[in-house]
Parts: sequence; C-alpha cells; structure tokens
Amino acid sequence: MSTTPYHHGNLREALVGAGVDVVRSGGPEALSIRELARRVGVSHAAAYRHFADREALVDAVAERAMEALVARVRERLATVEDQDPVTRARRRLQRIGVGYVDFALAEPGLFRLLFTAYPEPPEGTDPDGEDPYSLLNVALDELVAVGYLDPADRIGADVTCWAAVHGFSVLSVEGPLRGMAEADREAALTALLLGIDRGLGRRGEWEELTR
Amino acid sequence: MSTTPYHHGNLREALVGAGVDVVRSGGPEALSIRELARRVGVSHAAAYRHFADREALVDAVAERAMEALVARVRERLATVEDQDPVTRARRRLQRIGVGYVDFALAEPGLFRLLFTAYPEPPEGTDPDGEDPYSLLNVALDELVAVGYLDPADRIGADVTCWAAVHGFSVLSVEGPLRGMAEADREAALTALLLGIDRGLGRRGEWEELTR
DNA sequence: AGACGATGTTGACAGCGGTAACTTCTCGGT
DNA sequence: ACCGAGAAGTTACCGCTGTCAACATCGTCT
Repeated sequence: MSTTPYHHGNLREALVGAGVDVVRSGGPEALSIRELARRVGVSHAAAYRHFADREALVDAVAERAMEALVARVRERLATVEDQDPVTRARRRLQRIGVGYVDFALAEPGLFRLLFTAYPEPPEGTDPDGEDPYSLLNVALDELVAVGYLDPADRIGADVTCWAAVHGFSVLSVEGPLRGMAEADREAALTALLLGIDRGLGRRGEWEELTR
Repeated sequence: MSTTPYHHGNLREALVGAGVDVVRSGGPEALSIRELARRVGVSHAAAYRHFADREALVDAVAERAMEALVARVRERLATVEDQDPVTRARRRLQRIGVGYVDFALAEPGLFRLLFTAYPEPPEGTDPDGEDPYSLLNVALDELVAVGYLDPADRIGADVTCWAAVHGFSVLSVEGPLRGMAEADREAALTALLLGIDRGLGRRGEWEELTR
C-alpha cells in the first residue's frame, strides 16, 4: 500500500505547480509536457487528460504568473502613505511602474512567459478583473480626479504608461539593457517614471516628485 | 550536367535568405534548420558546415532583421524637412519612434525574432555602429544642442524613449494591444510620442508639435 | 598527378508534442 | 452490495526537431 496510487489525486495542480518551478529557473523554453510529467512522477500522456495541448498548459502557468505580478504591484501600491491627494495619486502611479519592473527583474522567467504565450492575449481585460492594466487605469482616473491630469490627456495615457514600463522591463530582462549595473538601472527607471509623471502633469503647476 | 552540382556555391547566404522568408511568414518559431535546408534543396546536415548550431543561424537571420529595422528608421528620418532647428530636432525624434513601430507592425516576424534570440544581446552597441539606439542617441544630443532638452534631463532620456517605443511595439505585435483598430493604434502612438516630446521639453517654452 | 581541406550526404540518436489502444480506479444508481 | 460507466493513467507509436559521426565529392595548391 506504500506503492504510489494509480491515480494521482490532483494532477492538474501538481503539473501547474511544477510548471511554475521550471519556468522560474529555466524560462519558458524549458517548459515541456514531458519534463513536468517526469517531475510529478507520471507518464507524459497523463497530462493530456488535463490539458488539450502544450499551449493550454503554458496558459495555465501564465495565469499563475499573472497573479504573482498583480500581487507584486498591489504590494508596492500599499506602501504609498502620502496625505496630499495629488502627491498621493502621482506616487501611486509611480509605484505601479516600480512594482511591474520589480517583478520582471525578480522573476524573469515568469515575466517572459507572460508575453511568450503568443496565440492567446496574455493580459487584456480579465473577466475576474485582476490585471495590472486595470490597476493602471484606476490610478490614471485618480490623477484626473485630483486635477493633475487633464481629461483631454487621459486618452492614450494608459497605453503610454504601460508601454514605457513594459518596454523598460522587456529591455532589462531579455533585451540590451540586461546586464546593466543595478544602480544605473535604478536611476534609469527613476528618470523614466519621472518623465512619465512630467509628461502627464499640467504645465506650470508642477513640482518634482521626490524619490 | 543539368544535375545540381554537389556544392551549392554559397549556401550560407541562401540559408539566411530562406530564414528571412520563413520568419517573415511564420515567425521565429517556424525557423528550423531542417526546413531551411529543405527550401534551399540541400541535406539537413549541410547547414552545420556554416553554422555551429541553430542559435548561430538564428543570430544571422536576426542580423538581417536588424538591418531592415535600421533601414526603415533611416527612411522615416529622411522625410523630416522642417527648417526651424528645434522643431526639426523634435520631429526627428518623433520619426524614429514612428519608424520603429512601423517596422514592428509591418514585419512582426522579424521584429519578434530580434528579441527572441535570448542568449545573445540582440542590439547593444554594434561594432559597425548601425543600430537604432545610436540613431536615438544622436537625435537626443541634437535636442540638447538646440536647447530643447535640458542637459540634466539628457541622462536616462535614451532609455526612456527606447523603452516607451519598444514597449508600444511589443504590446502591439505580440501583446494585448494586438488586434487594436488601426486608427486607435495610430492615435495611441501619436499620444505616446507627444507625451515623450512633452516630457522632455523644458517647461514654459513649449508648443504642441503638430502631427 | 595527387593529396588535402572545404563542402555536402546519409544515417543514426535522443527528446519533443501528440494520438490511439489499453488498464485501473472511483463513484453513483439500482 | 454490486457493477458498469467513465475519469484518469499507462504503454507504444508517429513525425518532427537538433545534433553528431562517418562517408562522399569537389576545387585547389604543390
């Protein structure tokens, strides 16, 4: 009876969990059905009872990665303590960016996986409404509400912010900015977020946001 | 004698050329040594006389892709005809961004390949000095020279611009912005480039850059 | 002429995604 | 309490890939 039972119990979860481990250490390209089956101690064909194909498995792991990303951003968001509404809103936007990049650098494998799952839109508006894009939009609406961001400039601001932060992450994780010294990267990110903040704010009534 | 000669002549070039074709139509994942060999009409192992492994082949194709990207950006750059030095410099920066994104959307396969070649830095400072990053730096220096960009803000400006434009491209080509309506994307890109321009310019002495 | 190095071929191996046919277990209805 | 249906796992196979080793062919230099 000490022999492993014929049925695993909850193979699906086990596979996804192993998938997260593999991607964390080896990146998306290390994610193979056979490798995961091996890790879980099951034949490779068993996985097909729970996933239509490799892509479905990748998607499932990507979902986990997305949850981790959102968690990281929320975490950073929670550290904002400013009282002044304007400063607070601006800082919140900044924190979203910091959290996003943080995650990308801390978990390059998971981050790359998120945008490697080519066929299906990795983010978009999740039905459960838990994606970084939503958080970003909330933050931008807040900036409009407190009067920092001109409503006319609100259009396209989401894409601009997302593109800048995502681009920075991609270039840092798998692009030419990889291998940049930590301090330099920190400075570059600060400059980038400052640039966004500056580009969004109304002219005149502007004051540098402290680090 | 009409039989194909035993030696191909210049197999390396032929393989890379076929590689470009394959990637253009099928993306980086369609790039396989055997497929290229088949297209060129040569045995699958012949490629190993010219490339150490698949990665080397991918790199060679990526180099071509990079040349095409630079060509596209230069092309766009050449269309700037403004006389006023400041406007001219600002517009040149804008054109670089437009060209970059244009290429990404026109050649998604080649663009993705550029940043799929994980192990080796795809861009970086090429010895022959022909990469988009150099063009960007020249444009930014120009902005400083004409007095539009504060020298203090020059630091990190390169990364900020690159990140924003690259991020926009990535999100449009393989990310959540894929499938966005053409007009919407156009508007979003305009807003993004405007945001960059605005974020860089000195306060006060500022005036909207016409489309 | 003849040897040699570069180039191309054939054949093999392992690992991958995916499918089919078969086995084992679980569970719900009588 | 049974027992049959279907869920879950297994083995065996296919074709594809990258990669290597052994062999064949060609131009070229002496």
